[in-house]
Amino acid sequence: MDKSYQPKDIEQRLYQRWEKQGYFAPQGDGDPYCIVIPPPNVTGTLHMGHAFQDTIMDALTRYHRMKGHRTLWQPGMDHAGIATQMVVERLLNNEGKSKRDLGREKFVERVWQWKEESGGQIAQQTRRLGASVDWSRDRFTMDEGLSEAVRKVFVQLHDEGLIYRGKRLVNWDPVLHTALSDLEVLSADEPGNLWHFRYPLASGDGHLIVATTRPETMLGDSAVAVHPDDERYSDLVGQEIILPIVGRRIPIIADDYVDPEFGTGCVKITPAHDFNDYEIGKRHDLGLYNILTDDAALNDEVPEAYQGLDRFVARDKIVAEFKSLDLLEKIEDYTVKIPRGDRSHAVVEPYLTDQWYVKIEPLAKPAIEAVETGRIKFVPENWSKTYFEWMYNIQDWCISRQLWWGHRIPAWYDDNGNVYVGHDEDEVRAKHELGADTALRQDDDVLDTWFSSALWPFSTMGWPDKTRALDEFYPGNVLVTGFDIIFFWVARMIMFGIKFMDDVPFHEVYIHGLIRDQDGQKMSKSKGNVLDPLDLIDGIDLEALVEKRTAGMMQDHLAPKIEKATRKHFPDGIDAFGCDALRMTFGALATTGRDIRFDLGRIDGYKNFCNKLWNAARYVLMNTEALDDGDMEFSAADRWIRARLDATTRDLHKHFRSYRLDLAVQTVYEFTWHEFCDWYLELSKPVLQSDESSEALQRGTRRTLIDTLETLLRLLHPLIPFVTEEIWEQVSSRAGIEGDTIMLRPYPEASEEASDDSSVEDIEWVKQFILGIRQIRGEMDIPPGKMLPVVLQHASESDQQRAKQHTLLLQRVGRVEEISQFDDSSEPPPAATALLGDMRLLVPMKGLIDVDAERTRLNKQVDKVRAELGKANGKLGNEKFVNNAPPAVVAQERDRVTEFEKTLAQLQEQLEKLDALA
RNA sequence: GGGCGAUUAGCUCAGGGGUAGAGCGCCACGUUGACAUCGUGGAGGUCGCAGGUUCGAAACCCGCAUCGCCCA
Repeated sequence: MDKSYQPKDIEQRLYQRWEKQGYFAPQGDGDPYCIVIPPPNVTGTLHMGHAFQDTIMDALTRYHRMKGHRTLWQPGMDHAGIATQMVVERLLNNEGKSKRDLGREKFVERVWQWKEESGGQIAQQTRRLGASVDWSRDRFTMDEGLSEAVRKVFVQLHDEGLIYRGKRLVNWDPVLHTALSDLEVLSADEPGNLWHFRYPLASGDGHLIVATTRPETMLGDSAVAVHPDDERYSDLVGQEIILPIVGRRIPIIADDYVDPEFGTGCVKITPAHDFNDYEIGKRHDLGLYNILTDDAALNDEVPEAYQGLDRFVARDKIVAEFKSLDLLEKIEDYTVKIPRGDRSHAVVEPYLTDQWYVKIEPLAKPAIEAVETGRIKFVPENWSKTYFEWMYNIQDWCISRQLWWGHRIPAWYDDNGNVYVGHDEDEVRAKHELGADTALRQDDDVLDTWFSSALWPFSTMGWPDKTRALDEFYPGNVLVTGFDIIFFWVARMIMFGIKFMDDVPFHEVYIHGLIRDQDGQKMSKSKGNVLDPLDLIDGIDLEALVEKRTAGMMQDHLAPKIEKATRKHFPDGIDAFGCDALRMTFGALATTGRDIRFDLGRIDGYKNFCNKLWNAARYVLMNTEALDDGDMEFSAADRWIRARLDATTRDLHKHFRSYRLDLAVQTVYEFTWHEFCDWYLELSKPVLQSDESSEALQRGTRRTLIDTLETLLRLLHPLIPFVTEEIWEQVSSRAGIEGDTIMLRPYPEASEEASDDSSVEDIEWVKQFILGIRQIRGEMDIPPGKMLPVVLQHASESDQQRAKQHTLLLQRVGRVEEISQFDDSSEPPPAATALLGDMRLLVPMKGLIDVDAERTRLNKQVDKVRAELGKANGKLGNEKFVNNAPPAVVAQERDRVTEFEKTLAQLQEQLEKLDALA
């Protein structure tokens, strides 16, 4: 083995072998275990969130595969209707063409072509993470099979009356020319104004003042509303207004919706351009005046001077005209919630169009119950509240999109505007007895991408056919996802899963946090703070990183700022940490929190961990070359490390079961570094390097070294697959294990047997002994290499026995030259002291130790013990504590007091001796 | 306005009714036959504030402050 760990030499080679050998496919006849990947967007590239999520899923997948489950991690991508169409349109624009120049059919061909060439970059990147997905089952939401599932679902829901078509207000994106669902619209505060307009009463007796943030919509007003209890206006209800500029007479109505405190308490009502007004319009049977075009310019319904103007140009003109008519009361600054499309960032307009909707309530009900009854559990549990909150207030889902890329809606129209829904035109004709003389034309719209994603857990497995995959792998075990798509995706999968499979799509939903930058900021291209997981794996120099972060930006003016921040945060670029270090870091970050700050210090530490493991393996391999089948004897240290390994194994299972990868990482890190490397490897050296140890004992140690390492590698493999595989290939044969890969070996199980308490206690005693000596050495500034004599005072029978039995360990690991017993009857030499239970470890000073330094050191310990003793005595002096606390707690406190007192007495006695010396 | 979360060492975070934890960083010493990507020792915290429950609260409850997210 190389002297140090070099991830880049091993990772890609191993992954290629795994994939080629088909190790990722489900195998064996264990219980099925299945995770479907949340399909990334076909236009996407791998970002930190994917890498984090994939690490979690891969760790779970590898863990269960090793446990012998028939394990499937189902991969794939979604077609990302809007995003993909935008990408391809941009390419066309660069060629000086528009999608209309091509026409629908050619355009869609072009998208497919793009998808074959550039889509799916993310799949290659996913491989770099070591993701053990079954690539042979890779799926795409636009595949024929998945499209068939979409059509079937649409037709069935329509036949059951759960999909309907209606002319309603939708969120209209005037740049992309499509409807959006509520979830695709992001509202944020932006500075704006509140304009106060005077609306003259038709009676000629003055006017009302209405306040609005959107003056241009007044052209579509059909009423002015006041609150029914608002006495200021009760006389006016039922009268009419003459709408300025337009000249339309519109009624003054009373409605509870109006907030009398807001503005003047009079609200203009524009049913065709505001969601609330729309509802009021329905209640009062008001006219709907649509004043916009698809581009959000004003249409022919408005006075000629305004026709064709963009809405914001019209706004200024309206305000100017009100002013010139002396109808402008005032203008206030006002913060307005502006809705924008999540893709185009254009201001979205409520707009009256024909769209398809899913009637959601009947589907939501069983989906709510599934979580209420525990058939689906959220982890952490608290997220179920977010789920319920949304599900109780859920609105019908607008599923039609005015795009060309996506699943075209299986609905056909005849010349009379009748609509027929069916799988295809032939079926529609047959079903409705439409002859060839009836012209039919298919709906131009496509379905929301999430409509097909909602079917993912079963459409990927061949539904609507009855397949073996469905039998085995539906429902899946767990869905791993971020909280940001609970609504988008999780809820919809649950609804459709229950509806079409008659069962939930998964039993647990593990919600992880979102990866943020070192300052807790969300990572985004425009902030220039994104990290590419592959750059963490392979490394990148500063100039390349700056170039990467500032290239191809929408807003060029941000580039200098981004460059500066990048140079500050990464003055030396980014080191190559390797995939395993990255994965270990993600594991450690997978806590129950919702925000996860990624900072480079962490990953560096885990790279060191991989190196530590690597070098521990080197040591083990160097020392197990001569393994033979002779008699074996296991030392206390051997039995101790086996007991510790067992406990670690038990903890790991617990942490995997509860999705606490952070605790799993912590547990296995602690064992590897601080028990196996720090102690066991060190304790093994005296045995292997001394002529005094028997052959049998040496064999026992070699066997324990190799067994423990081999088991440890398996424990670690789900988290850090590459380095464990690489090491295992050398370790396994020496451990006498057959098998081509660690990934198909069983995950270690904790033993049923009780642990070997006496050897554990022995080794704990040895550790305390050595730690005591080291403390003296460290605090007295004695060089680590200097051998020290140790005298034992007040050694009990068992102390003496242990000291004798483990002399070799104490001497070699503790760097102690001679251990002698001290006869209590005579005076001990001047010495520095460490305590081990009732026994004192004395390191004679003889020019080594400074009396003052030792006094300072002991006094420090005295202070600590006194403080603890004071606290403990305080408790015991409290009658209420003694009477009310559980007896065990009281007894424990008494024991502590005894211990502290003894320790204190010993320390003080030692101090007195030092005083006598001075 | 409604809902959810966070506040613990310099930094990033675990923990959880009875002894305050880790990694990184910091200080000191060190070329130990796996590892300087390392070893050894050390310093560092009245667990956001104020009440309550309790024999006992950093933890449970109520309120407040600050920060953040989601929904309207």
